[in-house]
Amino acid sequence: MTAPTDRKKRPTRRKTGPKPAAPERTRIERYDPTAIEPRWQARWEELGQSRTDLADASRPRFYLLTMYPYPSGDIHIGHWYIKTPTDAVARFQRMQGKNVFLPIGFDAFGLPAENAAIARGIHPREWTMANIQNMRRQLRSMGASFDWDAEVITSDPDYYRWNQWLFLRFLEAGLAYRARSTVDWCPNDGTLAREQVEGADRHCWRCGAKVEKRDLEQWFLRVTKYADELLDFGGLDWPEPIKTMQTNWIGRSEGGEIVFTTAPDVHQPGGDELRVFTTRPDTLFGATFMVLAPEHPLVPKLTHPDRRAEVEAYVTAAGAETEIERLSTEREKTGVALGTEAINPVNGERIPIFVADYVLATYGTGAIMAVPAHDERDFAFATKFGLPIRRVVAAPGTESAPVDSAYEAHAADEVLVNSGEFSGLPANEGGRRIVQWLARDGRAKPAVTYRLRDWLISRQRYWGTPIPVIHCERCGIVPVPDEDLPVLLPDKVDYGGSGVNPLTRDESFVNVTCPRCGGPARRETDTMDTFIDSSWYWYRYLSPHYADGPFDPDMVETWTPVDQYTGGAEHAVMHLLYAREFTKMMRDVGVIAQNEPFQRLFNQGQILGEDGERMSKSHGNVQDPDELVTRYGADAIRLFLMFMGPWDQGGPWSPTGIGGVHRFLNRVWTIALDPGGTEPGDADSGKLPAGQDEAGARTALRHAAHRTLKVVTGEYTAFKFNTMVAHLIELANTLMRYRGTSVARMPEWDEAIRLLLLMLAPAAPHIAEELWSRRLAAAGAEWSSIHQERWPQVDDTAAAEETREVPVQVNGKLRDRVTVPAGISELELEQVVLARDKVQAALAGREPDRVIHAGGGRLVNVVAR
RNA sequence: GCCGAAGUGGCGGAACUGGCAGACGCGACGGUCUCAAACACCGUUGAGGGCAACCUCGUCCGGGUUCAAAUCCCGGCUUCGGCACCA
Repeated sequence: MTAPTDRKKRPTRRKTGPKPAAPERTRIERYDPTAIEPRWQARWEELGQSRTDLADASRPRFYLLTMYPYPSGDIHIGHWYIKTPTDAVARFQRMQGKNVFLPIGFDAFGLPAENAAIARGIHPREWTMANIQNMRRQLRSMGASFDWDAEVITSDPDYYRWNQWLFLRFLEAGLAYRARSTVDWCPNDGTLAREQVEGADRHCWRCGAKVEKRDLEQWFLRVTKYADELLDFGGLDWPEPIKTMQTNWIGRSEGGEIVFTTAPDVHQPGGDELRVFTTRPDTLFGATFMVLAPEHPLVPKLTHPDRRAEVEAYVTAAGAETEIERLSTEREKTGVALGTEAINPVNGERIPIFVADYVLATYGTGAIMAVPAHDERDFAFATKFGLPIRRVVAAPGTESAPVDSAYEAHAADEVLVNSGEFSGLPANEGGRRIVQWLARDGRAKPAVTYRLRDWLISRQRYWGTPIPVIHCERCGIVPVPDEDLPVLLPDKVDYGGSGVNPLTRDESFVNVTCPRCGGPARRETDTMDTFIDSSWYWYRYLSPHYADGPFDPDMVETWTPVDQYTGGAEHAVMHLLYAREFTKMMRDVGVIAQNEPFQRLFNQGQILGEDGERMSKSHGNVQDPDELVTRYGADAIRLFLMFMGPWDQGGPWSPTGIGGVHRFLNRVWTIALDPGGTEPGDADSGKLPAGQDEAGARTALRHAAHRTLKVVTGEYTAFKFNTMVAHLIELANTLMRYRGTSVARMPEWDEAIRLLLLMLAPAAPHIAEELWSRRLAAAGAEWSSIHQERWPQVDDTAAAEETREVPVQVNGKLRDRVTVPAGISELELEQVVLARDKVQAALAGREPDRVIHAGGGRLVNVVAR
């Protein structure tokens, strides 16, 4: 770690307090953030400046929420990147007169704590709480205005008991249920929700291990009930990409459900219904075989005795496969025939039935009609197994062309062919008519299918919320009565190694008496997915110690939905979707009255390591902010993170530019404390710019300050922090040019400094406070915090231009610039322009055809051909 | 393969609704201050040509629309993110 530069060599530094009016050319005290920042942080805390009075209704409320961190141990620069602009928004909105609530907490349950516990032989709680301690300190070093009184830690029984309480309400309402099904299983994490399995290679979102399939009885939340409602983002101010991702994830498909029946043969009477879902009922006449998923319940029944051995072997193999082996579309199709046939309801044709793993048990009905002429996958399968391929949709003139690949396109002029009485109809209409016709005797119905699945919330591990149910041999599943909540995690944990849920080994936890019959019973040992915790934490912030329910309903009523949420886009189809689902479930059990949790969402980009890779300890590319704080101070880091680029973009971390904003803060320090000083290194320092008199300089200064105020105000509102910082730098550079001149003693100078500090306050709160305090002291005024000030008003007259420079083009090429009074008429401007030598030279004797005044006089283009 | 976002100097990036391309910063180069170094400050910095005034070219590539295109349209390339046989 590098020490701050040469601090010891400057013996005349004062510690605190304003300087008396310094004579010119006296060396002023250096800007030393390490001396200033902790002092103000302590002072703000003492004054409770960021504590929100939630009952205060005198000002407009503003609930600003940022995704709470996982207590991994260290805050890294990525956390700063999320939280710095969020804090700036909070401070800005407070200055706008809003009652801002900016809470913080910790997403404290989860696997890393257990891994650490196993590795170090300590309790997960110990590890978690020690990390939280350190992270609190680090978060405080940012100078962020979090309301720590509202802190929520999800592993606290005071929090998770309400997970349990909400679960019981969902259970009562039929929104939580237990079912046996094939689930995704991670060797480290146990079961996973669908959203938590990532990539083509099917790996666990958290640990990266390859996910397997298991057939288990698990707890689910019935979120598919909300599929259609979740597609409606009406009234929400969310980024389009997130809405698109959620929409795709929900995956609504319209089509028809068609009933095929099995054909009788010598071994069985037939007549079993085989339902399929299709988005292409228009291709029904082209179905030349059927495929069932290996897990389809009718597979055993429909297997011909001669085929039994082969089919069973195939089904077993498919079940044992990890999903990795079912890699992508590249993989060659496999499958086996059942040896029985089905009857196509539209034409009575007998078609063979196969079982193949390219059909998913979990989507639609787990069975398909295969139309090789019009589906790529069916085509591949048919080609491999030598099955017939029959074209039933064609553009005019292509009816008899050979089918050498699946034709899936949907052009307007396509008609049905080879489709009996429906031949000749446009494809779309034909499909509708076929469904209508079959529907008359119940052999089809219009249907909608979703990709979204119910949320699997069971986890086989210790460090999570125990699911509050009891399994009784006599009574079945019995909910834990409300008055017995919380079901506490036992203090002692016996890890028998990783992959074992310690709760299953804890006899005193497992063995209970049934609350209903009093007989012996077993407690549920699964715990909840930690995404449950993060699905309602922002409600808890509003009344973190409330004991009569998950939250104080009055507070929720007045403060939510959240006005602004900030966090990463990596949660697009996880946390951000769960939170919406959970909100709708809470609404349906009557604990809240709203439909959506977050009114406005902003996704900041991700900070990568210097190598462009994701920052992680294992990559060794993590930037430690503590070191940077010591070196440059929190304000410089905050500004630099905002200045790097657009907030939604992120990018690789590189510290090379940080010196630039540090220099900027030094200049602010200099112009605020030593306006009369001059730069020995600059011969022109202390002189007015050439061609400018004092009156002109005063106007220019005032203009610069108010112009900046106008622009910066808009930039804070629009989250354009990078240009906001650029404009503050520009203003400071302008002021620097007037330092040491007579103008630096004028009221315009004073006003400009005042505005600069106020504009800087949300972004760099410490230096703004320090300089503000010194100015107050120098003026003999009583101290008050800059963060309690109101945002200044723009003087539009001062901000307006007196003259403006107009670029002049001839035939679209820039040839000249003219400076004209701001209010000049187009006619006058045209005369000025045409009189210019350069314009005449460019015209070379031609008469202008026309003169275009663009964008309200922003530019003039003289056209001559 | 499908969906989404984006390609601008040596680098991060700026540019309102089609109107001066490169704000602001970094880096580099030159200078001032200093015994010296560091710090700080000032200046130059898209490419090419010219002594200069200036000229030409230039926003991923190729076309197009327009008085005017980084911005709009058509076609293509590349990078990043999401999805993964969803019938």
